[in-house]
Parts: sequence; structure tokens; C-alpha cells
Amino acid sequence: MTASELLIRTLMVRDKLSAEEIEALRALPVRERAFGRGEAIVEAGSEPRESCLLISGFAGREVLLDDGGRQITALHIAGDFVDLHALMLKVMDHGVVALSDCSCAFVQHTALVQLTSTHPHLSRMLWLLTLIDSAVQRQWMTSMGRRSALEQIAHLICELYTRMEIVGLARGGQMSAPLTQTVLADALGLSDVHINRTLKALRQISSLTWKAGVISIASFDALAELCDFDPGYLNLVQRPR
Amino acid sequence: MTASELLIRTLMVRDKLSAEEIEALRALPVRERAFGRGEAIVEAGSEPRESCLLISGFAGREVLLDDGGRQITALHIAGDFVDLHALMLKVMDHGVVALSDCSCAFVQHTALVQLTSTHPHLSRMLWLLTLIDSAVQRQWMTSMGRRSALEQIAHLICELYTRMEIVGLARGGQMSAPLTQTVLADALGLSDVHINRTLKALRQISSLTWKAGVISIASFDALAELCDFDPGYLNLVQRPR
DNA sequence: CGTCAGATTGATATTCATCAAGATCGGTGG
DNA sequence: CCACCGATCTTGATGAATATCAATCTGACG
Repeated sequence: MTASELLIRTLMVRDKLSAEEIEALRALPVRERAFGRGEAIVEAGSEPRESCLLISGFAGREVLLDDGGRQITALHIAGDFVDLHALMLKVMDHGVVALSDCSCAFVQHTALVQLTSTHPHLSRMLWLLTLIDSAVQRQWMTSMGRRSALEQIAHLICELYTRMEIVGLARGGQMSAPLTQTVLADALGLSDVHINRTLKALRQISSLTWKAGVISIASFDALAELCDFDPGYLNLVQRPR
Repeated sequence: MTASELLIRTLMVRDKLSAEEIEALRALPVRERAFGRGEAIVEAGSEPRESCLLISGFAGREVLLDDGGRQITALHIAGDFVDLHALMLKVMDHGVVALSDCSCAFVQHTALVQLTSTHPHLSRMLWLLTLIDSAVQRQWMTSMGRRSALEQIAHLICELYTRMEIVGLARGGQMSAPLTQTVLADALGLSDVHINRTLKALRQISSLTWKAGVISIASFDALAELCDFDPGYLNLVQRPR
């Protein structure tokens, strides 16, 4: 699927778009580029002149520390407008990295600013996307601060599954998730060893499988129950915005 | 200071505003209201029709869990447009609570939407404010996941001091911070007992004082050094946005 | 067959939570 | 003015959660 169609679909999950708006999105000029796993898509400290929409693969935002530690603050999947932030922030306070092989579409900031000027509603919709990112961050913080490692992992899996399902990348309790346990550790703020052990425990109590980059969930509801997952924060409802 | 002047100042830290834009902001109709400490400013699950700008006092965003736990995901001070999120998200996935006595200004969503339609640049500036919130969240996540409790507290103090200084509420190493240790614990994802002990350690190694709601920092630089604080993420620079 | 990244496991140390008990302090009613 | 009260801060003792260090195991792949 092309970048604009992906974006249109992502937006239409949250609100109706007029034919004219859809046209405007289709008219956005994009430059496509592939990244290998581990490659930096946007460097921390840089000042990008374009924003990146993820067409396929997994990407993450990361903050790196002096001592070599890193915190992944967000995971992104196909259809996510990964780097709208740079549009307003100008200087990247974090990096975006490919967690699997990725295909990206870049849109010039000038084109996006133009779009926000001529289409206030689309402007709000893009704003909305970043606000949903914020809501996801709130849930991650809640997990890190107040949920057990087990619940934390379960919650992340529920979130990922829900998001993947929306874009047609998950179904029947199965989804591809080519994430290393170390990546998971950096995302959840835990050590990789602890992730390994907790994952083992989770497999045992919830008949869940995570092998060769594929997660299989026996019962999503049971998993959601376990970690008190409520998808409301993902804003998967059409509403005038 | 009035709500609009506060907002104008907050925005002008990040970009220049035209006289006409300043006029438009001044013309925003606001309704003011006071809240006592502990009072809910915006209820989780509600669907506000107006957004809240903090005129004075401290407020927090909080996510509550089944088991009675809570995670505070953001702290807000005078000048912060606390609840722009509701403008797009419609349903609150979290609550906003007064952490001290607060004075708030509410702006109707209809007025804000109107503003975003007629003033694309102001629209982007409001968007920017929420993106800065996001950047702050990233730092908090980094602290929670990868910094020690000591560094985490130090980092929060550095951030708060920097933000307070901008709006003229801190100077000479002193600022008012009427926050309970329990509030701090809920914000950092730690237990209140642990906060107490770590705070004691921090007082000893960095000649810092926190008494009767007033924080005194002997050397900001030393504190910043301790936790690797870099204010870049707060976007305290004027730039065309 | 060797290599390498990732997963797994064991042993041990550290950090942090929990439970319980004072201590401090501002406010309040008598 | 004083006794009391509740909220907050403080401290100690103990246990659970998690990190760290060090091997070993597995599987893909040249």
C-alpha cells in the first residue's frame, strides 16, 4: 500500500475525511527510502526538513544516555507518522531507529506546513496523531511505574496487537513482531534477563507464544484481563475532531 | 497575570507572534475558576467542551489503576495549557487534578477550533505545546526506565526549576514546590518511603533543601551534572515554527 | 563446520516495596 | 494558651522484585 493510502486509512479510523481532503493527502509528494534493521532513520540532535511515515516494518524512538543505556519511548508500525514531532520541535531531542527492516516515506515540512494552512481539519488530524502518541506514552509510563513486569509485558502485547489489527497486520491471535528481547527490555525499562524470565512466566500462565518473531495469543481477552488493558486510549473511534 | 498574557508569554518563548496573533489570543473568551488542592480539574472519562490553562498553582495528569495505584504522568505549572489534549481526543483517558490550590482559565473548544482555522501559525504553536509535553514525557520515561531513583529525582527538580524560572516563579536557586512526597512518588513510579530516603541522600550529596514547600538548590549546575540534565527538550528557543 | 546474535539459565548483589512505628508540625476547638 | 488531631515526614526491619555477571544453549547462515 502506498504511503498516502496508509495515512488516509489511519486518519479515517478516527474521523471522516472529505473527498477534497483525501485528494490533498494523495497529492502530498513523498520520497521513499528503505532502512535496514538497526539503522538510524532520524538522528538525535539533527534538524530534519522532512517527516517520516512508516510504510512497513518496526521503528522505535530512543533516548540514549551517557552510560550507554537507552530507553525506547515508543514503538511504531506501518501507517504510523513516526516523525511529525520534528515538524514543530525542529531539533530532535531523541532518535528514530529501525527495529526491523523498514520502508519509509518522507514528506517535506514545507508541504506539511502548507497542508496545515490550507486544511485546518487535516491539520487537527495530524495533531491528533501526535496526541495519540502521547496517550500511548502515558500508558507506558503507567506500566513502568505502577504495573508489575508481567503486567507490563502483557499490556504492551495487547497494545501492539490492537494497533496491528487495525492496520490489518494481525488477525486470529497472530501477529508478526520481529523484536529482540533486548529491544523489549529497552522499551520497558527492564533488563533483558528479566524480560526473558518474565516472558517465560507469561507463556506459562497465558498460553502465549513468541517464536521466530511471531506472537500467538491464545485468548486476547484473558491477556487483557491480566493487565487491565482498555484500548480506549488508542482512539479507535470515528468522531468529528 | 491574565490567562491570555500567560499564554502569549509561553508561546513567545518558542517563536515570535505577530501583533494580529497576539490580538487574537487576547480576544479568546475565558472562564476562570479556582480549585482546591486535591480537587479534580478534569475527570478521567469525561468529554470536556473546554480546555484548561493553568494560571497559578500546580496540577498533575494522573492515570488511576484498579488496585488503587496511580501514576502521575505530568506536572503542570502556571502558564501551561494543561488540557489541550481534550480538544482532539474528546474522551479523557486520564484525569487532571489540582496538586495545590489552583486557578484555571477555561477556553471553549469551539473558540479554539475557530482559532486553529483562522490562524494556522497559532494552531501550530498550540500543537507545539503538546509536543513539548511529549518531549517531557520522554524524559520522564527515560528516568523511570534507565536512571537511578537519585538521578530521577534530581532530573525532575532540574526540569521543574528550569520551567519555573521561565515563567518567573523561580530565581536564585529557590522555587516554591508544594508537592507532597507521596505525589512525588506517584509521579516517579516509586514508593513514598523510598522517595523519602532518596531525598535524604540527595540533600546530603548536593546541598539541596526541600522544606515547607520550598526547594533551594545550592548549585544548579552540580545538580544538572549529577543527572545529566540537558534542557534542550524544553524548546526554550525562539524559532520559526 | 565455525561463527555470531539471540535466548536461556543459574548464582548472587542491589534496589526498591511493604509493613510498622514514631516524630514533626500546622491547625483547631476548648 | 493548651491539648489534640490529622497529615506528612522519618526511620527501622524485612522481603520481594529486579539487576548484574557469567555460562551455556540454540539456530541461522556463510
